[in-house]
Amino acid sequence: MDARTLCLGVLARGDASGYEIKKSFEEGPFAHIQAASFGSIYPALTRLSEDGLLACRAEPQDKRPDKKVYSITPAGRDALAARLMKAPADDRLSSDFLFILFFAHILPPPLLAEFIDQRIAWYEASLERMKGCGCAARPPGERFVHGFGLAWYTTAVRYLREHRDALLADVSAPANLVAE
Amino acid sequence: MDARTLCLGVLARGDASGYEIKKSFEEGPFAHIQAASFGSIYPALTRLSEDGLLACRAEPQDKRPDKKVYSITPAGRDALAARLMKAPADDRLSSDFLFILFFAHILPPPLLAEFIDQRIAWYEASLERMKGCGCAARPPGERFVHGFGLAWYTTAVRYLREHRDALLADVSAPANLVAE
DNA sequence: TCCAGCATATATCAGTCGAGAATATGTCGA
DNA sequence: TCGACATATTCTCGACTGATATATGCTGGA
Repeated sequence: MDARTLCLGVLARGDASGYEIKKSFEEGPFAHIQAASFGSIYPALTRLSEDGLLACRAEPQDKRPDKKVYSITPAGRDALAARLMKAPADDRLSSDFLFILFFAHILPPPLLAEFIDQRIAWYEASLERMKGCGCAARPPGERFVHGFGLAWYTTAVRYLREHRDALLADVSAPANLVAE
Repeated sequence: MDARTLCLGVLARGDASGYEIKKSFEEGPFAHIQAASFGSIYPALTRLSEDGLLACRAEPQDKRPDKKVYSITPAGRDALAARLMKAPADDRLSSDFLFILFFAHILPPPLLAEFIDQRIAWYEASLERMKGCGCAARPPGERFVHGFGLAWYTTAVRYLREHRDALLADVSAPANLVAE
């Protein structure tokens, strides 16, 4: 999904600055499904404003640079709706962690254990953060996506916990027998 | 994960051409965890060969351009192992589908139903493809990653099936009540 | 039978993206 | 007081994606 559509989507939920949009991809409701960096958000906001899809107002702040707050315009809502009706691309998990585990047999077992334990902790922390998001009072689509994320993280934690010890035992076994 | 490491990883499992490497990210054992396009694979192979991490031989073929088959060198294996020992970045799901569903209330319900049904079919097809991969005789790391993929796809299908009707009912409900 | 479309196979390129650093400034705890 | 962290925005540079170009063989449907 391109950065412009992503920004329109965030702003459809309420006004925000570039900084706040970035946060909504790091900790907010989109954290588990999409990502965007400053390098794509700021140019996108500039471009969307030029195209009349966003309005921008500068909010003066005490002893800080002005906060540029963006709002979606009616034309912006139309553009978002049009873009959302296009068939979505395939879902894709990008996991350096699993790529590394693929080659578990060439890694030192203690490092392997460390990587797995860190990842379990990371998935559990993500789960806790999501559980406290208070999205029960949000539209049905948001609740659906939130539930999907919960299901995904829960499955990941359970799988890692249940298979951790067996993997460590297998890679340490003499000769790493390939056929069983 | 950068394209060079990805190529080294694929070639650590056996010799392959650029085309075959691409396929292993589309249908092969890495399909559910990483992606790479021709535009990143070919430059990566050239660069890795220059650095002595790969060897390349041209296999003549009947009435086709020569097939350039790459093999990993001992230096390549060392470089791969070194790269795999670095702490992995966070796992990230990239899903245009879920981003669209987030805004379910502004989409026409029939389109919404179509998107969900297509995604269920896609996850089920991926699941079938993965089940027939014959990875039982592969190293423990590969089996672990394969099992993770299976668990993920299974959870996704179950979640979509179980919540599909409720979402469609909610978005069609009068006034899309926000508080319940 | 013929032809479109797909699979094999390699490669390039324009445009886009993203990680990280640079730049400011205020706050909060040690 | 001093460093670490949070807010807020911008820019650069290397990397990546998607599209396109170039060849050729095979296969299935009209």
